[in-house]
Amino acid sequence: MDKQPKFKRRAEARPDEVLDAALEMFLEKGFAAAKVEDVARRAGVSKGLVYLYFPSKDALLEAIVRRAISPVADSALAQLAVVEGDPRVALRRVIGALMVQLSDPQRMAIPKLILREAWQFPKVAEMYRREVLDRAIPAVTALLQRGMDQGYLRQLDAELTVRSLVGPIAVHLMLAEVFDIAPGDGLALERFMDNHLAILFDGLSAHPMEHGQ
Amino acid sequence: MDKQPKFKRRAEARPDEVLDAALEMFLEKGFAAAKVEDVARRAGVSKGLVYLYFPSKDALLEAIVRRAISPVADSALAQLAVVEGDPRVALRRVIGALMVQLSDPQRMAIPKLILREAWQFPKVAEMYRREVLDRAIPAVTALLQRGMDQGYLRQLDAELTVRSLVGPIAVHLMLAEVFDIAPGDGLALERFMDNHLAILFDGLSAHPMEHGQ
Amino acid sequence: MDKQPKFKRRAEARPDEVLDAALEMFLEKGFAAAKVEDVARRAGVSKGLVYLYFPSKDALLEAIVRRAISPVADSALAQLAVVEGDPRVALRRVIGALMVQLSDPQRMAIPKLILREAWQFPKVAEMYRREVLDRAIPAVTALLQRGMDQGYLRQLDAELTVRSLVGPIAVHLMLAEVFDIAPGDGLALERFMDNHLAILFDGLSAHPMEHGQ
Amino acid sequence: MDKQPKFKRRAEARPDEVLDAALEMFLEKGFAAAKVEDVARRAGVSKGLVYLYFPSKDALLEAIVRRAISPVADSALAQLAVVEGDPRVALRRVIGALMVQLSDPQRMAIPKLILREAWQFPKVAEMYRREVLDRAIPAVTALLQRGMDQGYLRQLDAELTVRSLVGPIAVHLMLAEVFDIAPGDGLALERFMDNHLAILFDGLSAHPMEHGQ
DNA sequence: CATGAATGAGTTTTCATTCAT
DNA sequence: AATGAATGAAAACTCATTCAT
Repeated sequence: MDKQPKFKRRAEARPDEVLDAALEMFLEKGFAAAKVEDVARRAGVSKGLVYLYFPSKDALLEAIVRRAISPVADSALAQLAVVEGDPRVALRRVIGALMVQLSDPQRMAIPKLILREAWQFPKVAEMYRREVLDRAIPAVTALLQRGMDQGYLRQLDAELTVRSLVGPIAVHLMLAEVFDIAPGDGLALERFMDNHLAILFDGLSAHPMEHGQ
Repeated sequence: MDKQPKFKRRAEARPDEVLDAALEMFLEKGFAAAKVEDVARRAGVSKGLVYLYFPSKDALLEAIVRRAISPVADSALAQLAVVEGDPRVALRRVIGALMVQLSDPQRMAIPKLILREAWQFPKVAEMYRREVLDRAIPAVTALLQRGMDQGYLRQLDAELTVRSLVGPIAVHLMLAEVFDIAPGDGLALERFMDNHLAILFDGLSAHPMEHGQ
Repeated sequence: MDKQPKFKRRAEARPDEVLDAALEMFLEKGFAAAKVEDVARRAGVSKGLVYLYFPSKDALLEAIVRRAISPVADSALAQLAVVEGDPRVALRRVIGALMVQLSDPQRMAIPKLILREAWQFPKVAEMYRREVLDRAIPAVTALLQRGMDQGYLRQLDAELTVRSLVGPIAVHLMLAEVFDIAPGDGLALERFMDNHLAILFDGLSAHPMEHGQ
Repeated sequence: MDKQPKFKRRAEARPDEVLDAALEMFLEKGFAAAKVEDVARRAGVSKGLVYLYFPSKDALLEAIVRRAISPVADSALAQLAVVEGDPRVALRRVIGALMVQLSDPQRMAIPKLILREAWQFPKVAEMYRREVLDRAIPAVTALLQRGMDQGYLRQLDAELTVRSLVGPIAVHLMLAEVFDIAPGDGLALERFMDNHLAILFDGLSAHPMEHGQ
C-alpha cells in the first residue's frame, strides 16, 4: 500500500510484509485461488523472494497463523484467572473485548482465515486449537465454573456454556460478513451486546416457567 | 458407492448421483481442491458425463445448493406461524429440530458447504440467503416478537435475539467439526440442548443483579 | 427447417439431409469448429444416426464434396466443345453463367468450403481437382486456344489466360464475402461483368502503346 | 530450430519467436488443428511460456496479424500517389512487385492465413481490412482513376477494375498452392506476368468487335 | 539478496465416437 | 433404424516452483 522509503529496505521486516500481503490475498480470494504472484505483487516484491523466505505456499499459511498465535491470550487470559467476586463483571468485560476485537477486520482476519481454510490443513487447525482454543476455552470455562461454585451463577455445565457465550457473537458477525445480513444500522455492536448479555445473564423469559423436558 | 449393474442405466437419476458425489467431494476436499475427475469417479461415471449434465465445475456447486434449497423450511416454518400460547414450547421444538437436523451429516452438509465456499460465489451466497435465511430468520423473529408482545418473553430486540438462539448451536457443531473440540461424550446433544435452553430462557444468573453498563 | 410430415420418413432422403446440414454448419463455423451434434441437430436427427450413414466427421466433408462434384460441368462444359465462330460470345456466356452460379449462395457453398478446408484434406482437394478443375480448366483453355488459332483472339498463353478470366470474379466475390468490401450497390454483378469483359476483351488502354518489357 | 545456448536468454526476442513459430504452425496445420504445444515446441520453449506472453491461442493469431500489418504498404503505396504520366508504367511496377511479394512464402504467409482463418475471427478480418485493404485498394483505384481522367486508360469503373488487376494473380497463386495446378514450369511468374499485362492493357481480342449487351 | 523468465505437472473442458437399448 | 447416454483421449490453460543471472 505505502511505497517503502525509496531505498534502504528494512530487510528484517520483509518476511512480515510478505505475510501481511499473503493474509490479505488469502482472505480476499481464498487460499486456493490466491496466486503466489498476487501475494508477491501485493507485498511489492518479486515472486522469487517469497520463496526465499518461505519454502512453499502452504508454509505461508502456516506462518501467518503461527505469527498470529503467539501473542494471543497472554494478556487477556491472564486476568481471568485472578477474578474475584461476581464473574459477570468479568464476563461482560470478556465479551465486550471479544466483540471489539472481532469487529476489527485486522483482528477478525485470522479466525476468519482459520475457519475457512484450516480444515484443509490439519497441521494449521491443530496449531490453532492447541495455541488458542485450548487456552481460551478452559480459561473461560474455569471462570464460569468458579462463578457457579461460588453461587453467582446457576449450576450448569460450564464447558457447554462457553458456547452460549461465544456462539451469538460468532453468528452475528458471520451473518453480516458472509450474507450481508445485519440489523438496519450496521453491526449495531452496542445494542447487540446489551441484548446478548441480557439474555445470557437473565434469560428470555418474562416469568420463570416450570420446565419439563 | 454401489456399482450399478453395468448396463441398464437409470438415466433419470444420473444428475442427482453426480450432485451427490460432488457434494461429498467438495466437503471432503473443498471446492477448489476437489477435481472434477474425483467427482466423476465417486459417482461411478466418466469425467465427460459430468459435463454432459453440468456446464462447468462452478455449475456443480450452484446446482448442489439449488437442489438443497427448494424443500427447505416449508414444513417446519409453516408451523411457527400458527403457534399459540407460550412460544417457549415452540422454541424448544424449533431448537431441537434444528439441532437434530444439523447433527445429521447429510443435513449439515449444505450449510457447511455454503459457509466454506459461498463467499467465493456471490451468486450462491445470494441464493442461499434469499431462499433459506430470508425465510427462516424472519419466521423465528416473528415468533419471538409475538412472545414478547404477549408477555411471555421479556422485551428485547427480537431480531438480535435470533443470534442467541442459533449461535450456540452453530458454534457447538463447528468446534466439534473443525477443531474436534467436544465435551467428553461426543456431541452430547441432549445435554447441550438442555444447557442451551436453560440459559436461553432463564439466564446464567443465580440471582438477578442490577445491571449497570 | 421444415418439420418433416409427421411420420413416414422418406428414408432415402436422410443421408442427403444430413449432408445439407453438414454443409451449412461447416460453412457457418468451419469444419473444425462445427460439432457433429450441431450437424445432427440441424438435420433434425440424432447424433447416432449421423454415424449410421457416415463413418466419421471427415467422411461427411468428403461426401459433401463428392455429391456436389458429380453433376458438375457435364452440362455447360459440353457446350464449349462445340462452339463455332467467335469464341467471345461463348466466353461471355461462360463468364455470365459462372458469375450467376457463384453469386448464388447454394452454388457458391462448395467452392467456398473447398477453398477453406481442402488443404487440410488432401483427399478432398485431390478429388475436387480431378473432378472439377481438371475438367473445367482444360475446356476453357481449349476454347481460348481455338479462338487464338482461328484468329479471333490474340496469340497468348491460353492456359495462363484462364486465370485472367476467372481471377477477377473470384476476387470480387471474396472481397465481398470475407471482408465485406463491395461497391456501393451490393455485388453489382451486371456492372461488374460489363467491366470485367470490357477489360478482358479489349484491355484497359485507351490507345495501344508500344510495349517494352 | 536452433537450440539457443541453454542460458543467456534473449528475453526481448521471445514473443517474436513465439509468433514466428505460431505462424508456421497455423499455416501448416490450420489454426484449429495446430496445438499450442506444437507452437511451443517449434519455438523451442515450453507451453507455459506461450501463455506468459499471450493470454490465449486466439490472441496468438491476432498478434501475428497485428505484427504483420503495421509496416504494410507504407513504402510502396506512397509512390503510387505521385505517379505522373502514363500509369501503365506504374501499374506494371505495382503488379510486378505484388507478384514477387506474394510468391515469397514469407510474404504470402499472412494473406494466406487471413484468407483461411479470418472469417472465423471477425476482429482479425476487420483489422486486416482496415489496415491493409482499405489503404491499398483506394490507392490503386486512385491510380487507375487518374489514368482514366488523363486519357491514358479507357473510361471504366476504376473500383471494379482493381479486381481485374489483382484477381488473376490471386487465382494463379491459389491454384498452385491449394490444388497444385501450375503451368508445366512451376509458377512461371515471368510468363504469367507478361500474359496478364498483355490482357489487362490490350485485351484478348485480335480485332475489336462490336460489343452488344 | 533479488529478479522474473521459464517450466511442466496438473486441471478443466471439449467432442468425436461408441453402444446398450 | 434410431436414440442419446456414456466414454476417454486430447487440447487449452493455470500456477507453484525453480534457477540462471
